[in-house]
Amino acid sequence: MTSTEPRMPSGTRPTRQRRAVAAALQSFDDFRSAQDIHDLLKQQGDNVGLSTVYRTLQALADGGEVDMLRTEEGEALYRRCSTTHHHHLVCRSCGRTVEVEGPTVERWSDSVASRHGFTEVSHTLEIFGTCPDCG
Amino acid sequence: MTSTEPRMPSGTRPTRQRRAVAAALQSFDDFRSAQDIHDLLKQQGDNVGLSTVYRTLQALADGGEVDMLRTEEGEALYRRCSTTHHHHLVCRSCGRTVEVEGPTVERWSDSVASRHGFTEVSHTLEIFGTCPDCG
DNA sequence: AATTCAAATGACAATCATTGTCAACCTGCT
DNA sequence: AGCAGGTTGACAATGATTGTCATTTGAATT
Repeated sequence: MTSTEPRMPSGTRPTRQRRAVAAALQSFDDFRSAQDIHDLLKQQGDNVGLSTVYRTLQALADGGEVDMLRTEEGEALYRRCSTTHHHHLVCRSCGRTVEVEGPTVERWSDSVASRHGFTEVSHTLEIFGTCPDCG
Repeated sequence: MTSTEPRMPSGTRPTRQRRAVAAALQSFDDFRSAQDIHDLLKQQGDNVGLSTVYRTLQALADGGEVDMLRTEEGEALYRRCSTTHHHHLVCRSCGRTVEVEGPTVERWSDSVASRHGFTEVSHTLEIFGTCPDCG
């Protein structure tokens, strides 16, 4: 299995650091902050500068290779993702995440936007709650 | 017409500063940051400490008296709101905002959450785009 | 293998929104 | 007027994120 790794946007160089970040993203299922990932790498002996971690995560997120969401406090969290558009049900307490799809929501959002003449539409939708284990 | 002003949570004191913030919120229709509102007050000669503006806005938001949303960059924006639960269609360029309701989305979100055993469910949903005037 | 050069890195400084601190200050009540 | 506790604001502190820039590295080319 070698095909599930996030790919960098074309035109970028595959460096040790980017490989490390990409690999780290494969090692957990919940959403983590850039700093969490930086710490994780350090523990493994993969020293990567914090700036580089931020840059790499942003590049991956921009390229749609990883999911990025913001907590209710505004902090950015990252997680590997499937390629289809989807949203998340996130446990406020332990970070456990369930990917959910909502075709209805997508359609609704697009129609609302176009009804008001808005273009280049994007939306954010995250559901927060307490998961069964933390309840 | 004097009944549309945001009210403070019960048990708080109506001070000059809180009145000023509440009044400022009535003077615009789009979403503004705490600092924007602080500047606005200063221009009017209503000097209110920045900390107080932050505290007041948070109190109002916690009490459901004003809407708070986060930009894609994670910054908190505030705006007076109607009392019913709703979401926003926000212009990325000028901040113009349209309140939209999505009963379907609410139901969908709740059902998805409970299907996975999550409790104390909340959700964030904002639609960003370019409005007709800015397009 | 050596050369070259732009992309990439990282240690560190700088931003910037937001929160904490705490003495001085009001508000409501007696 | 006087007391008690909520409230304020100037300022420091935090914490995530971004900028800087000299140094390093990748990969194409001699």
